Amino acid sequence: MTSNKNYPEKTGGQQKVRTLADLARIAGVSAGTVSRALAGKSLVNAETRDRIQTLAREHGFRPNQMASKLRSQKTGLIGVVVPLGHEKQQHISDPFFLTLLGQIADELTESGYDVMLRRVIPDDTTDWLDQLSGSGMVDGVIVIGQSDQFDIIESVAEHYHPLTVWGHHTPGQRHCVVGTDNALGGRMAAEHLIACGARSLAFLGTTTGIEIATRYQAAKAVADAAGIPLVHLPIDLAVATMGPQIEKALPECQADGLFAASDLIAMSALRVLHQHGRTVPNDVQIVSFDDLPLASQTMPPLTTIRQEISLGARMLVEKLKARIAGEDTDHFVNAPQLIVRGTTRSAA
Amino acid sequence: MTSNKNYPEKTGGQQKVRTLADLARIAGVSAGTVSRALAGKSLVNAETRDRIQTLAREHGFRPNQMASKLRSQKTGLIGVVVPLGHEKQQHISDPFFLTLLGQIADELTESGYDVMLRRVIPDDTTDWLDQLSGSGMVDGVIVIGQSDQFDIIESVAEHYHPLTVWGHHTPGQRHCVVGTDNALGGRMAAEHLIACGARSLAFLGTTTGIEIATRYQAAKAVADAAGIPLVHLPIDLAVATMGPQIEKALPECQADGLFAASDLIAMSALRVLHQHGRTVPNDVQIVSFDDLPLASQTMPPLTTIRQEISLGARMLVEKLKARIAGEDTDHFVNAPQLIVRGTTRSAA
DNA sequence: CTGAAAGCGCTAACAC
DNA sequence: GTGTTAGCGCTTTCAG
Repeated sequence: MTSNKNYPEKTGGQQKVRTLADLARIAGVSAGTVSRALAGKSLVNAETRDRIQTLAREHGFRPNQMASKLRSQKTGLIGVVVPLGHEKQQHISDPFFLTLLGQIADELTESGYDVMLRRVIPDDTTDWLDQLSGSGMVDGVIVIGQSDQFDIIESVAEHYHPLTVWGHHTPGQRHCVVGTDNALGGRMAAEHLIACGARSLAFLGTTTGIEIATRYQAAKAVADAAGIPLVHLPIDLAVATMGPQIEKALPECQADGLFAASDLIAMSALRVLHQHGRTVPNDVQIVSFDDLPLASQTMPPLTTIRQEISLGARMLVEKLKARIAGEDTDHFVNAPQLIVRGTTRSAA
Repeated sequence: MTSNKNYPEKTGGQQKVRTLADLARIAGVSAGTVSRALAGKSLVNAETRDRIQTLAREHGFRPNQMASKLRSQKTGLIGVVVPLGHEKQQHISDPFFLTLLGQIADELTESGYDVMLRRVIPDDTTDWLDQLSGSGMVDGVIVIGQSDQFDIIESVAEHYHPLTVWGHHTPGQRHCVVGTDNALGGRMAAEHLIACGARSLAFLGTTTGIEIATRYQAAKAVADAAGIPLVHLPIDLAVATMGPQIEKALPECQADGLFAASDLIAMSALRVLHQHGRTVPNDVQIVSFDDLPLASQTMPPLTTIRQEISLGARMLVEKLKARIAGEDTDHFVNAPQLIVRGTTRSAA
């Protein structure tokens, strides 16, 4: 791109051109014209435009975006924030969120936005969301996961409009949420397990997050109605720590139907069961949640409740753009889908 | 945070406070003083400072970061860019990169930086890196993966200093790279397989990326030296597409020692082998690469070459900060570690 | 300790 | 078409 000797400098050896004004000077025009020329706006002579663009390229000049954005009052940036309220290990590690984040980034890029990513540990602060939305740095905000910050999000949404949130929908809430119908998913999981002959259930996963709590409660209701016991095993959601917990909890558990809060938990359970000589799906059946790409690659492949991650990302971005444009948007609660693979026997 | 009736507005019902000047007016001081007060600088009367801070809180006022950053010439932002040069499906999906990204975000947050995340498809453009580094939006840039953009990164590094890159180290290169010693890793994998009794090897993974190519070549050299055949099965790295490819390629392959380019490939191979009635590690042994958290949760758990992701993230950030401070930094090539688990038999 | 003034680098009326 | 003029909202000398 640049050879060693041939730096993008005026042959005469002037100092680097850093501003519009610099370029304007050596082009013999005004700063305004350079601005217009570089922006490719029509209101400029084609010839001068080309000349200026060439000059800019030669000198490796690029307009300062900070100044541009300040002046034009459009940042072209979307804040994406992951609140780590109830996470035991406070890091962005959940593969589901990470995948969602990747897709959101893709969607935003497609729409010409840049992503300002922020991790936040809300423990000590109550204004993490205001801080971002009110910073003047972003045109809008996407929150990945409500964590235990529902009320704060709610209160910010009251006066800050360009905001969408991945998470759980509570009737009557104000903030625009997109997510999965976790109650339906929980119901489907329990029903499928029971239909496949399970007679004693266990739910694997901590229920501190509202989404997972909802899955559990729905499953519990189904089990109760069917007169089937369901025990709750509060397994940590982080891959790093779930292993030992499952090794401890599972052997003592007599359930023949497992509902895992995530594919990863199911995967780990698969391993522990095998080590204890219990076969899946013959001795124990499992239904999990998410349907991450790896769900189909386990042994046996996971029967799981699929959340449409890419659809979620698309909706999050689509609705955010609408809100930035001043429109109002409705929630989007997607019905999950039961994907039957190898960890359950066929239903009668 | 805010009750319904008690909006952060002057009781009298003045319009919203948007600027320093606004706040200054109602505080009866000058904008400069407000700026100093809010910044917590010492050169301001404690009493007025408190008064102004209280006022700011009451009115929900926050200084515009765009303006602040422009004026102070420090953005507090680090650009993190993922070039998707040779990826088949051009999305940020690789769990290794995603995990690395998460850790980098954590590290940067810890250091008080915000992350500007950018995905880039370099196919059509040659100035993607200049565009970011020269935008005036970031204080520094981290590139996650060189993809096939080695030369471009190299040329930018020549004149842009605050830049660190995750990837492969080529002797004599200019850009500051941190990564794993892939040659060593490849060697360790092949040697371990052979030491455990494998007599015919296969490498699973496409070698378009330089990191994986290096792993392959190192393994190949070891195999050649030992007089053991090694075939190359160019399996796609994306979870979504690798499954079918492995199902197709593996049954035709007679190797009793598999070197998988990633844990995910190994996991998928595990499944396919099982479906064909071949047991691991008795019939076939596997060594993979990465040691993602899930590597210990498969059945059997993976013997794998561990890359220290969090160390990598830390170095990437640490060196970047040094470079922002004007220092020069050396490369950091970390020796990977062989983690022996259940997919290989014990070495004689 | 505080106010006034001068920009950071760019864009967008408004003239010519 | 292009130059001129005013700022975007903030920080930071420089006086006092």
